[in-house]
Amino acid sequence: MVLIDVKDSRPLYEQLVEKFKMLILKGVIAPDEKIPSVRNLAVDLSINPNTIQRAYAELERQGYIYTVKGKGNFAMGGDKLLQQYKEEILEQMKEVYLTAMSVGMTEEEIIDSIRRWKAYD
Amino acid sequence: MVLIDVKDSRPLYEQLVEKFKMLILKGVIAPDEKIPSVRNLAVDLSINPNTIQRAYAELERQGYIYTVKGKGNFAMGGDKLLQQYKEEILEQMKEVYLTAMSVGMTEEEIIDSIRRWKAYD
Amino acid sequence: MVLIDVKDSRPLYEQLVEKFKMLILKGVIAPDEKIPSVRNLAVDLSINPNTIQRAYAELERQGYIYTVKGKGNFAMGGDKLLQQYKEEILEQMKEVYLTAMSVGMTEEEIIDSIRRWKAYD
Amino acid sequence: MVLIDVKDSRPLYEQLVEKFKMLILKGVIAPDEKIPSVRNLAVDLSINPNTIQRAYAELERQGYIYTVKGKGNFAMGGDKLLQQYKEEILEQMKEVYLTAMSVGMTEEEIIDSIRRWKAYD
DNA sequence: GTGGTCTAGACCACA
DNA sequence: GTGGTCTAGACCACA
Repeated sequence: MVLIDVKDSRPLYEQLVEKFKMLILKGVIAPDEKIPSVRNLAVDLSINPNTIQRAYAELERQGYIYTVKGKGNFAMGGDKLLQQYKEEILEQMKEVYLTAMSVGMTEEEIIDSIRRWKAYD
Repeated sequence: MVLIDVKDSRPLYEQLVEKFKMLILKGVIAPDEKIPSVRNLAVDLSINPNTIQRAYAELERQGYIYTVKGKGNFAMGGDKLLQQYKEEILEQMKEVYLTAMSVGMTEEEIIDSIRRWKAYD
Repeated sequence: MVLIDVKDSRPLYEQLVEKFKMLILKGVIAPDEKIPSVRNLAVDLSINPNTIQRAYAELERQGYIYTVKGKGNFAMGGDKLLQQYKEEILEQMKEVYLTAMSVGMTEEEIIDSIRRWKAYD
Repeated sequence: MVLIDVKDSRPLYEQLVEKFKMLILKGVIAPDEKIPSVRNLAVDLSINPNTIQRAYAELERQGYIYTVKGKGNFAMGGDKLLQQYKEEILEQMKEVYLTAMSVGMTEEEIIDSIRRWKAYD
């Protein structure tokens, strides 16, 4: 379910956070569904349990999972989470947009590019 | 001319690279204009010369400045540099865009946001 | 595995880059094999860790190794790397060739020399 | 007659040496022809006289010019000089060739490339 | 004066 | 333990 790319330059725990965020936002992991235990995932991915632990702590901090003592970790869900993420994304996009403006790109130049990317490439 | 933000979590040398790229792209530093010497800037910013050196080496690698041995560093210029940067920016934007798509945002939703940012910032 | 030549006038870090490139291209260091840690190699070669670090950073930039944070550096591999290097070599050769042409040497003169070098070295 | 490229990363004196070598080898400067005085060339190129002096000293050391006290500097000439240079070139080519061999390129692969470069591109 | 390389050593994030 | 960043300071080539 979760694959780690060792050649990715980002730290392992960060990749894990990213992966789980996506799985939860896309509904692959349903609200209140249990996610793998720290120990299990550590074995599965041949990764140090501390790294998993750190990723889960970060996911909890960002509101993507919650912990039930003695039971495990569970996915949050709902529109609020998705809405919050969309705002994050737009914030990121705005930052890039403002940089683009500052070096003289026009709004249309940017929108044209977006139109050209269309669905997926 | 160049200020360093201690609150910025990015490495000092990276901030320097970014700052100089912008100054050159916006024409604040004209083509073939000399940029501060490694030592001078180090004193001005109270930063170690090695850190400045690293930033300048990166700027040279990326084609923003050129070094004349024994004389100093000078800004590159021209449309090619700006064009190259615009492509970088669009690449960054595309990445955010694809993430946005993957969580179910629509093209129009994004374009509408962009239109709303307009000149306000 | 890696030896430094004090008589070589090129910077230490450059020699290191060259040595590792060769070891990786020839397969002496296998794909995904760990290369010595910055600190270890520094001690082994009696060279400052910063110098090793610089060489490794350059090797990563050129695509010869990848870094796993907290784990170490590992060799890349594959035909693409070799192909890229062959193009580099041919580019170098072309430069010498063009100089040769410009002083009046003929293509055949050069090819004859190459034929004569054959396997003898 | 001699143009300096400030964006060339090589030291100025080295570029000067290279330029004069070529002019002499190609016969643009005839044997025993006087080359510009240190002072004149320094003014013409807006370069420090010390830099010119250093280039001329190197040219003399390599046998490309000779100095007559009180008269100036004069070009050497003759086939011996050209022959010596061709050997230098072949030596350079051999070095690249051996590197190519060591990473598994074949003689034919290299000769094919050379054939393809033909005259000039 | 100007950049380039290198040593010595510290401190931090990550695993 | 492993890499990444940074300071302090030396020495060299080049102009």
